[in-house]
Amino acid sequence: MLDIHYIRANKELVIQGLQKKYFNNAAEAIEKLLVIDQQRRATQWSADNAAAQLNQCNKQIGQLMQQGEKKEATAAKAQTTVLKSTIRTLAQQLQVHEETLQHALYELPNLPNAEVPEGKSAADNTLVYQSSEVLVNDAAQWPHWELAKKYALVDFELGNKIMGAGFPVYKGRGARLQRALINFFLDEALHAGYEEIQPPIVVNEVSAYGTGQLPDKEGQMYQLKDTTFYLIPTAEVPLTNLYRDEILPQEALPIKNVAYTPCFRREAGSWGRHVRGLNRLHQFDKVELMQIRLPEESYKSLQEMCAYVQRLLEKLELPYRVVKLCGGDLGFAAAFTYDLEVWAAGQQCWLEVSSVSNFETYQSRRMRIRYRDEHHTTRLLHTLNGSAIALPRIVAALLENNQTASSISIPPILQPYTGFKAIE
RNA sequence: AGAGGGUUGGCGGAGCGGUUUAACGCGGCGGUCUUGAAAACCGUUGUGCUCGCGAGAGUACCGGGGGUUCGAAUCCCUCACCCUCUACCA
Repeated sequence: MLDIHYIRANKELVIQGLQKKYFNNAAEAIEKLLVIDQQRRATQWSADNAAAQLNQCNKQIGQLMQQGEKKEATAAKAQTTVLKSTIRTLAQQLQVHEETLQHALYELPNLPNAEVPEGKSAADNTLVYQSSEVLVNDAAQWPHWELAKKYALVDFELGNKIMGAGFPVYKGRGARLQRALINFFLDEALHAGYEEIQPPIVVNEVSAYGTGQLPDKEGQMYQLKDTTFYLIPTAEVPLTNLYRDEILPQEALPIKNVAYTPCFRREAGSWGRHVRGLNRLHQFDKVELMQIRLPEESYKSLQEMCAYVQRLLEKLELPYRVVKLCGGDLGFAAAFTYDLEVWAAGQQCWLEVSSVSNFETYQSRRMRIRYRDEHHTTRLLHTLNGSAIALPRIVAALLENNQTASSISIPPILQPYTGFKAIE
């Protein structure tokens, strides 16, 4: 959420930022917001004044009662009737204005950081790094869904039977490969200083608002019937909300948490070419990193997290590239994002396997995640997160890149985790 | 799931209709004393919003929401959560 005080003082900058993100009718939205804000403040001023008068009256009545001046007290009571009804009316108006303003603010995305490149879509993202040798593997002729079938690693039909499309069943060595990756990613994160967390994978509405999934992504989460609870689309939601309404001691910073969770996404309306096999699922596993850090240091964390995910991909010997998202491709709540993509030789395409973002104060303002500075003033912290890493596409890339005519080799670093060196 | 008891500031813990301007203690910060420190003593100490250049002023907040009352931390209703006992379960 953006700061209304900031918007008031930096109207043009805010509009420019929103336009960089290709937010529709930015200028109009901000003008409207400022009108609501003006109304809200005027109403609050009136309401506060009326309340101050009433408080004075009540104090007098109290004194009169104690002095036994019942007649005067009764007379004074009459005065309060008008004030009370005025206050009631104003308070109702104020509440409406506050809610309107709040909703308007919820609809505004975060502003992009100054370093974010201009651009409208993924095509305009900036390439930051690309592995030197993108595999030219003549044997890599099959996409992973064919390989998964051939070696009986993933059964998509069984998933259809018990749930529906997008809920694959991993079997045998496929299941073990998945579990191996989870353990590998968690162990690596532990060594990098992250605390392991097992959060709930269902969250309440407040939590979904906190990280920005609501109201923006309403309809993309699975909601439990007759409740306002949601299956998490990412561990980011419970992890970051662990610190909601906390004033964190500076010694505790930076907070570094890691969690493995299943993730659920309805992905409504996304049909077609790129959704085959493991490319896009309704349920998938992910290991997620989350950091909370001082504002002036948060971009160090972003670099650190991005470099960390790069090391993981290198350890898995996967060819990858890093792109800096342009304004138009940035997520709703993000101020800056690096995407990491691995090369899938069987499909001859790049698959996004990680997204590392700095939300600056966008989430922490919604959640009131703060610290005390040297002057004992409470200030908002910055929140960040990054996938490390989303499992299915890593599995896809491993299968496709490491295939031979008769087997799939497992990268050496994973072998202690899988217990087998190849799938034959 | 049933019965009962709870939820107060950074923490502990009073308050049960009107100097609550939330006692008291601990912790934190500042100061006095001291070569320095400790102890002691003195002062200070929450969050949001509004107004103000500022000093500051106003207002709201005692788990959430609603009600009674001139006035609610205090009384009533309701929801959430916690604890104890009983039942059940992995």
